[in-house]
Amino acid sequence: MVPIKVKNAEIVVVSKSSAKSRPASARGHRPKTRIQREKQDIILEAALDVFSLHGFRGATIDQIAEVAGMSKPNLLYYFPRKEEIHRRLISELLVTWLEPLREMDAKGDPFPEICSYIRRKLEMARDFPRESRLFATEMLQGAPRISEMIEVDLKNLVDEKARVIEGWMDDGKLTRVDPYHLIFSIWATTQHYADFDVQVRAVLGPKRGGDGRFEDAARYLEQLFLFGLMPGKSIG
Amino acid sequence: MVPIKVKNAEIVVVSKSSAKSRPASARGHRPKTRIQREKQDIILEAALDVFSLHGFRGATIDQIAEVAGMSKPNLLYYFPRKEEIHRRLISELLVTWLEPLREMDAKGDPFPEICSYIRRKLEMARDFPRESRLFATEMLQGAPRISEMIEVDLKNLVDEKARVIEGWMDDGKLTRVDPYHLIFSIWATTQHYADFDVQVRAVLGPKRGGDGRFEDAARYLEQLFLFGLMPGKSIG
DNA sequence: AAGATTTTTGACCAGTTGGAAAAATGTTAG
DNA sequence: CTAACATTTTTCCAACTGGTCAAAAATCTT
Repeated sequence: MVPIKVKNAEIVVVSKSSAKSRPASARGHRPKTRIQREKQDIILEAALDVFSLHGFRGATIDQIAEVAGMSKPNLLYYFPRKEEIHRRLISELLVTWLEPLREMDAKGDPFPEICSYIRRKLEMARDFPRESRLFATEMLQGAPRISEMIEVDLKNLVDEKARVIEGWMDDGKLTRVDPYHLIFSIWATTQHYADFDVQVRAVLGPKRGGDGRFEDAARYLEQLFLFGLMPGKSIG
Repeated sequence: MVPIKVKNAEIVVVSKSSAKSRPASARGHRPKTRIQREKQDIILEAALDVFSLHGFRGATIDQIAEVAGMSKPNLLYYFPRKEEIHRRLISELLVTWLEPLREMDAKGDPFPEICSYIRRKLEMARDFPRESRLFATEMLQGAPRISEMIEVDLKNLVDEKARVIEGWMDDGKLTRVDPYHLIFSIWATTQHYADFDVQVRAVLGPKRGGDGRFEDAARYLEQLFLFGLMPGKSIG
């Protein structure tokens, strides 16, 4: 334990080593090694569990670390701060979450396109409920961490697809309705089965609340939107 | 500081005074005086702000107290614990929240009944968005504090109204669809405008995202459900 | 095997959290 | 006025929070 020299040496070493030893992600780059990517995936998985259940504020690093099976400092070695984990989760989510809408094709016919959009969204609600809930909690809290993304990326995509829908209506293939609210209603009805899952299961009861509920929902929603949007109806 | 006797005396006094000085609500009864009811209402108002924004875990007593304009211990004088505030909010909420559904009348015709149900739900989404979000956060978190209520009260009400809807369908007044999923879709589409308000406004943009969005939504939803559920259609 | 690097851990910290105790301050009935 | 009660504030605490740090352990390189 030499007095000054050691101190200086330590400081130099520390600053050097801490900059080098922290994984690339912590410095804003993509992870390089296989193990780093694996660990980060484990953390993101655990974080998805916790964030989707408690929201950003209600989730704690300790909880995430426990679910991920590692110590808190170890977790913080891969993600320097809580917000970083959340940001990664959200931004990756938005891409895949909007994929079904992105696939809606102007060249197709409206009803097959809309029906398969509904189906895909319902499948996502069934297979990735945590992602849906994460998105929902973020929205409920006013989307403070993704306001830019929804005001730009999301809006542009919806604007584009609204024009596609309007094109179908111009061709007389679809009842003329507000395309934005049409998209909203598809989002709402499909995501409902992920976000309000507890309620849905409780109301349907043990017999009907099983795995079949998604098929029932798909049948109902397709019928609703099919009849509801079919052109050339008059109120009888 | 007498050893044992004082201890006993203290315990007696404490238990007596704390039981008497704490307002009735804290002991599970209704508040008696006007001032108590007023203060509790102020607290509940503030708590609604905070809980609906951050969920149960993310909300802090300090925040609620600050919004309510009083000190934390003072707040805790009226509600002995955080959970108590939340419980009160939720249970009061559920009653008013289900009122529109309760009003759906078997003796009426289906389309006026369903349309006015949609309108009422939309009005609630517009006028009481915090309540809607509080309900949503609770659901998203698995409804741990109201599981009993939704499994009994809510389920019974929905079962009853599902039978009403089935009655309409038996009379040929309504396309035959799953009544439960019909109710879900009305819940989802209407509450969407409260819970995902940020998203809705961002996507609609400044021009269309103003106050008119609820009227647009009402028009669209009425049309969707009207055409979607009108009997005697065939796929053309 | 030695050295360099990456990963993991335990101790720690300052600020926040839900909540308890008690003292101080009203308020009101006799 | 004053005793009994209702309300509010001050003080305090133990547990938890996000996050740091140095050292230990594991891994990789040569």
